[in-house]
Amino acid sequence: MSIEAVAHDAGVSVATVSRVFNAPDLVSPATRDKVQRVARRLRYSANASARTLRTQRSKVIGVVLPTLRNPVFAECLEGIAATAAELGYSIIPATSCYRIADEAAAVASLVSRSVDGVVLVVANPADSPALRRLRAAKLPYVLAYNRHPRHTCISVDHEAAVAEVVHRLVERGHRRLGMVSGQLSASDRARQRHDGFVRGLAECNLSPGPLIEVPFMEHAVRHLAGFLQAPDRPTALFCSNDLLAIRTIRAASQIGLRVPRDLSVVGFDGIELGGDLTPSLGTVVQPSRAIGQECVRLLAGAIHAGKPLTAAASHTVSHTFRDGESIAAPRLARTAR
Amino acid sequence: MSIEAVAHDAGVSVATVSRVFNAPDLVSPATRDKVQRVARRLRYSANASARTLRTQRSKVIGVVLPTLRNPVFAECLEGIAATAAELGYSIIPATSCYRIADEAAAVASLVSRSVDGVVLVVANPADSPALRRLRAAKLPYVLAYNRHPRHTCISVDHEAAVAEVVHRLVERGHRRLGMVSGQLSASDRARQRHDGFVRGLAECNLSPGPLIEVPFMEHAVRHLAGFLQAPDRPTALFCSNDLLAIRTIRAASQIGLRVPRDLSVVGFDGIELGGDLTPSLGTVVQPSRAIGQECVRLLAGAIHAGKPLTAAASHTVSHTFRDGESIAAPRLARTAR
DNA sequence: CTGTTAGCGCATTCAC
DNA sequence: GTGAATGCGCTAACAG
Repeated sequence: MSIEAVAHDAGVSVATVSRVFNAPDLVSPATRDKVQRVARRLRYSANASARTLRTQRSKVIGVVLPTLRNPVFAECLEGIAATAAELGYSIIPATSCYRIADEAAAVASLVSRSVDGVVLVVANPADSPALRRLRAAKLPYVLAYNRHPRHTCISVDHEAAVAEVVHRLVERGHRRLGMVSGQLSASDRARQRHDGFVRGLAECNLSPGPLIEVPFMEHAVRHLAGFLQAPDRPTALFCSNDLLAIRTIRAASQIGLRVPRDLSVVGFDGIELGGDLTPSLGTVVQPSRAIGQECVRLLAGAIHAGKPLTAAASHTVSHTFRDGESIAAPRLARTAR
Repeated sequence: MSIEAVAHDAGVSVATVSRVFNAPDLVSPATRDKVQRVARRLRYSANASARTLRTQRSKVIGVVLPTLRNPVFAECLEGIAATAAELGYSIIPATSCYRIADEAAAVASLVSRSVDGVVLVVANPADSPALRRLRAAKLPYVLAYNRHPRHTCISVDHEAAVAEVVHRLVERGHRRLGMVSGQLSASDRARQRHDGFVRGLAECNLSPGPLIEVPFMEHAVRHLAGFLQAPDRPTALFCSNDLLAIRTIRAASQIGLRVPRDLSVVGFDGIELGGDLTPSLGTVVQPSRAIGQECVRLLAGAIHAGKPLTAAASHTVSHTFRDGESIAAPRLARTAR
């Protein structure tokens, strides 16, 4: 159903019909009513492609995420989708599986779809083909979770958050802490969180705890089990994300360690599910939906203003700590003061 | 970068450039090469809106899901996205939060975006404004998870799957089973699963077990706790989905019941996380990614053929049962044979 | 306040 | 094998 059919039936020109939808004030109430009535009767709905072609604005926001299997990104996408819808935008998401090449391919596809802007999570903002393409296409974009001085980023302060967690654990009496992470090299977030871990321990005058890198999430349980058998194993583990924490709890349980009695486990992300688990998962909560929301708001603002987004627009959103039953004081306080 | 710039630089007409990308065989190898070279140099990428407007084909598939907070839908969306990408389609997802009106609104937005087809999950396929709009727009669509004789649906046989679960539990020695569900009225799936529960019990010559409806997932724990205090409480609970099962385990634990020692819990969906929990979650696995994949394949076929999709294209995909540590034999077999 | 018209970028028909 | 011309549906000048 095109604008022309409506114009014909309403006995007006196409321009008038267009105005009724884009600048109703410029049309007399009488004609406006008439056109609206006809439009409704004909079930007219504007053709977005034609509008996009004409205005060079698609009202679509592209989204590039590593995966939806990690609920933290699903939650973020929900925030993005909801806010976008509120502001009259549709979204086109694509997943990269943490692969640089896929990030770039996704951006290319989005550019050709004339998206007005992009929200993305990249593996490495410092050197990203995806971001270069975006720059080349002069498209505004906002990074979620990533942090980098030369790009517009919305994220928590990963390092500070983890350092804080370390302090909490130490206050609870823990002296031997370990960290579980995916490959550090795979993500700037992982590195920043590890930095926080190291810093936190240093601030507490504790020697640097071991880092257990689990490159393939699927084998996390096996990897960890070996590590946790050691006689001087940590009494608490900080895990770089909640999914890893959940697998860590399982690994511990499989070798007979009970959480939190024998081992405390803390995650990072604050996925909703964490609070429903038994034991509930202690974790650093990133406000994922709010992050998604803020990314879209920022982007929509830039699109509206027609101005490029700079790194100055970046900001840190505050994390919170959600205590959980997976955290307790160590049973044998051999290092008691 | 438009086709015209490429044509100019390559010293050919726009028609030739267009052919190079859409019907390369019609162009001589020499010109084809030349055009491709120029196009690459200029970083030309076709304007999807213009193409859509001209061809009346967008190569976009719309997706309407209740929510992404439930990992089952996130997994399905991953399957949809991956398969769509493989076949050269982008997707535009929208969430309905189980609200009929939002389903319809989402469809309207998708229609105006000229999607070529839609994959959706609706609350009630028997009477759905969203589906009516799709029909009116003559757009092919496929329902995921839903089952209805008059629509194209890809799903497991919910009823049979649950009946099967009941048999398994009974074989393990359980005699008092209960079912936990969201509002039955809110979803055809919930009803079909309940039907399976009732049928399974009947087939085992057991009296119908109680149905615990938990209208608001957030209050599941509180609701359930009360119920589980009863002296003749069930020894096993079938939960209509995995999220509910996880909350049920928590509720049980909060009133001192241990799973599976004091209570067995079974879920439905087979979300990936279930296998990582402690205890791991016994559940009926729906192949969510495959469901998404199949929906897209079917849709792409219909789009390509230009033929509408009929209910005859529906099919049942097979579920599997994933045993888990949340299931055990009842401790006190008071109803032993 | 309303109508006429050009053109967004592309695919496609019809000439050549 | 290639080019010129048309129109997909819409918005934005511009004219009235």
